Amino acid sequence: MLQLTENGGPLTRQTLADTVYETLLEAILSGKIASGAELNEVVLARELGVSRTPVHEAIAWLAADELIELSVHRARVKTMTAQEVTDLYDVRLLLESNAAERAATRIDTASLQQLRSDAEELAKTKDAADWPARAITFDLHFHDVVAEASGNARLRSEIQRYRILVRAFCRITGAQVKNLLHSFQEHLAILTALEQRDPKAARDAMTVHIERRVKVVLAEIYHREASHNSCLSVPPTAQRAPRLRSGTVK
Amino acid sequence: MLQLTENGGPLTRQTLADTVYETLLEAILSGKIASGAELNEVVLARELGVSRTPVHEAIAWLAADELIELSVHRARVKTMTAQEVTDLYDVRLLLESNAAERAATRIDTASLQQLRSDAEELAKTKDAADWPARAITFDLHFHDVVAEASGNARLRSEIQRYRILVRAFCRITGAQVKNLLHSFQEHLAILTALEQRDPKAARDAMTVHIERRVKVVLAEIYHREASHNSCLSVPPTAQRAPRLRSGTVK
DNA sequence: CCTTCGTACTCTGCATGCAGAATACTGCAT
DNA sequence: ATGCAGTATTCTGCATGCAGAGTACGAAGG
Repeated sequence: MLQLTENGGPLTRQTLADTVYETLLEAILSGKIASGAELNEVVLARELGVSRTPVHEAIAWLAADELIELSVHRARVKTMTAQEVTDLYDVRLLLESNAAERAATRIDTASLQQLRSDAEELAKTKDAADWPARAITFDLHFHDVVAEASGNARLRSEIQRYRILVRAFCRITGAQVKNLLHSFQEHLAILTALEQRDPKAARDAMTVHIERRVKVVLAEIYHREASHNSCLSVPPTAQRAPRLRSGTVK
Repeated sequence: MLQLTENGGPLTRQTLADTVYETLLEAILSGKIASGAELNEVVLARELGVSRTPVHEAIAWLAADELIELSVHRARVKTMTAQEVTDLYDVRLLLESNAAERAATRIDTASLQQLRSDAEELAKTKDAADWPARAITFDLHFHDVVAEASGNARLRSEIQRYRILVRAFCRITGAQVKNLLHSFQEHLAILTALEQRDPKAARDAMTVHIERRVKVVLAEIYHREASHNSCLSVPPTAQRAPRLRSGTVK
């Protein structure tokens, strides 16, 4: 039977609000919209060629992601301090290392074999021009497979959510082949642990992987801050309280 | 200096969309809106006395929480299977046990003393009529303090997010004084571990606590399903794919 | 010169209108 | 009776209008 989508479900709806969300997310994480910048629904709508409605929704979603802080008549891009980046990666570390641990006992051999052959293919062609692009694809796929193999759908979607949030930082450092190579080798270590069905080893390997990545990212951020060319900055004033949709629930 | 809000920030904005979100969340989790029910923006708007706009936003947020699945022209309350409840609590367990572990070394003595005196006060008045209500308040507060003391703002907000999602289940079983008593005793164990500044013990105590709670909840759910009076049910047909805002991001 | 009060403007939140897409129903043919 | 096709209906997504709240700026007084 033909299965068009990954999970056999219908295609993911793509509304204008979704597109705007992704566009703004991309712009914020990449630094095209600077930290602390104020977002104006009207000008964004004009800029993007849509009405205020989808922009409004997208901003609300970004606020739920805590990338934007909403005060009364203002939507500002939150200033991401090094501390917040660390916190972000700490939670990601928690989620992904747990997924790896769970996956070690649950992942099916077919997935393992697929990952292994993909990895070998990648290892054989390290000098190809398109290696970096394929290495990034493998990276994403690898984490997806592990998250899926955790057997916990919630955990999987949380991991995917967090990957979105750290995507920009991955790109900051991911462009360098040196980092991609290190990352690839760490993936191999995780894969080996999974093949040995060793939960503890898988967990440790994933922990090492993410800890090294965050170190690289933080170093890069520090470097950028030093050169005053950063999309990250220290908070100019006292932080406002994040708007939590659930904040007033008893 | 007078500090009106918990974190010194401005009051949390409460828009109509927020209110509708909370109302629908409450209705879904409590079972007033049954699993599998279809949500119609127009009738909900009429029901709540608002326009479609805030209802539309609230539904989008609930979909992001994966409590509602959005297909093309339909918004249905997701059917929560026992598996999904288990997954939910597994993630919560992961988050909260990590928070407890981190809190053990970071929580300040003032918070510890406050918790201890609150606990003693509660222990002394176990026969009071309002004890259950105050026990629930203490429960919420306790988890809040631990999450805050983790020192990771992200982790804290994720924990609060997940508490919202399991709130209904807490209420299912929380009304019974027996469970509240057990829960309270488990909190005491966590508190003791925190006082001893023992991360491992704090983590274990939190793990035990949440594992016992999920057991009670699952037993209750099973009981309700058996009596055909459940807000939970098995999926009537194949599950649709959840709409992920981030689903189409490369 | 600084502070304070008042006014005008800006921006968001909500309501509503409209169009397109998907579904459901009905009738017809097999 | 069942399957298919065409039509009508329903529902959502987006655009836009409007009103209220907050801010910013300016003027006047200390």
